[in-house]
Amino acid sequence: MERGALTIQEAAQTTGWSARMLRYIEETGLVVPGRSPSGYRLYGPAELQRLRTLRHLLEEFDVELSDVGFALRMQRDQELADAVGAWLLAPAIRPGEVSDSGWLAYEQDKHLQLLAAAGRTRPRHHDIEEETA
Amino acid sequence: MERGALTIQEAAQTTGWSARMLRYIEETGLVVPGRSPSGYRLYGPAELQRLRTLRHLLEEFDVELSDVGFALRMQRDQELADAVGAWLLAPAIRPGEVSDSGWLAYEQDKHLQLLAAAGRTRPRHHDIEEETA
DNA sequence: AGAACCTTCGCATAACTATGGTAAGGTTTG
DNA sequence: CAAACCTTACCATAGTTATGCGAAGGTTCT
Repeated sequence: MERGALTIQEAAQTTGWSARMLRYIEETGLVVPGRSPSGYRLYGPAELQRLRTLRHLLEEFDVELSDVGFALRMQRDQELADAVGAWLLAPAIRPGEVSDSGWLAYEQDKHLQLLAAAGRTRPRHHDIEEETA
Repeated sequence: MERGALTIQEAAQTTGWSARMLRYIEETGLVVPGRSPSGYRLYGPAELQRLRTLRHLLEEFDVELSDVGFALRMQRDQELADAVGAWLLAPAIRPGEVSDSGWLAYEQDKHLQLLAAAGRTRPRHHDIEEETA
């Protein structure tokens, strides 16, 4: 079998996920490895790095796979991203209105940057790490 | 009690949500109404509109409250947004895999603002309509 | 005062998420 | 060939999400 890519168990070891989870993660569409002609999943350097980063992401910011899955959906569905973005945008802009009981003062997040629709964000040439590859 | 803002039950009726859900939605931080001096929740035009839009959003794109909640988190936590954005960015590219400094690389993608706000439709003066207010 | 609201707290639950197993059956390779 | 992998499929479960309902106790309005 091709050397340069790890099988699921090997990948599991070096990434810290269980083989079971790697299959689950594939199901969610977050990291889909290639397959050998006989159907074995083959994790290359890119996938491995991605899996580690994913792990890091979930741990560092108490985020869940489903959350990242949603972000992925937004990245792929511009319309969805627009809709969500618009919804999020609204609250900030709300001049004088009701509820002025003082206390409910919104923190002025003047910096509601938005995140990402990297979809076509063309020019980012960002390389990946390698593995026992 | 102040007129111009609806109490939870009235708000529930005009938005289609149940009072229970309005409390839940408040818990998630998605729509937090003001309060009367005695503690009653007061939903103003903005909140009402927001609740309807939210409903529309969930229905139109099979999205869940927790998903929007996550988007909200990203909007408020730039660091989180950057991390997720960076992670999402990686997969698309397939240069030729050079490799080196690995993960510290994307750290530079600090400028990947993104996610679609309904942005460009600039003057999308989305006015809020009135209620029995 | 009393009806009709509102509040928080807690119980209950169906559906889903995140994981772990196990079984039946191919694939690789020593 | 047989051990050691891999695959899909299905069972199981702790935890979370999304909802509803009811209790105990303030608030409003008529």
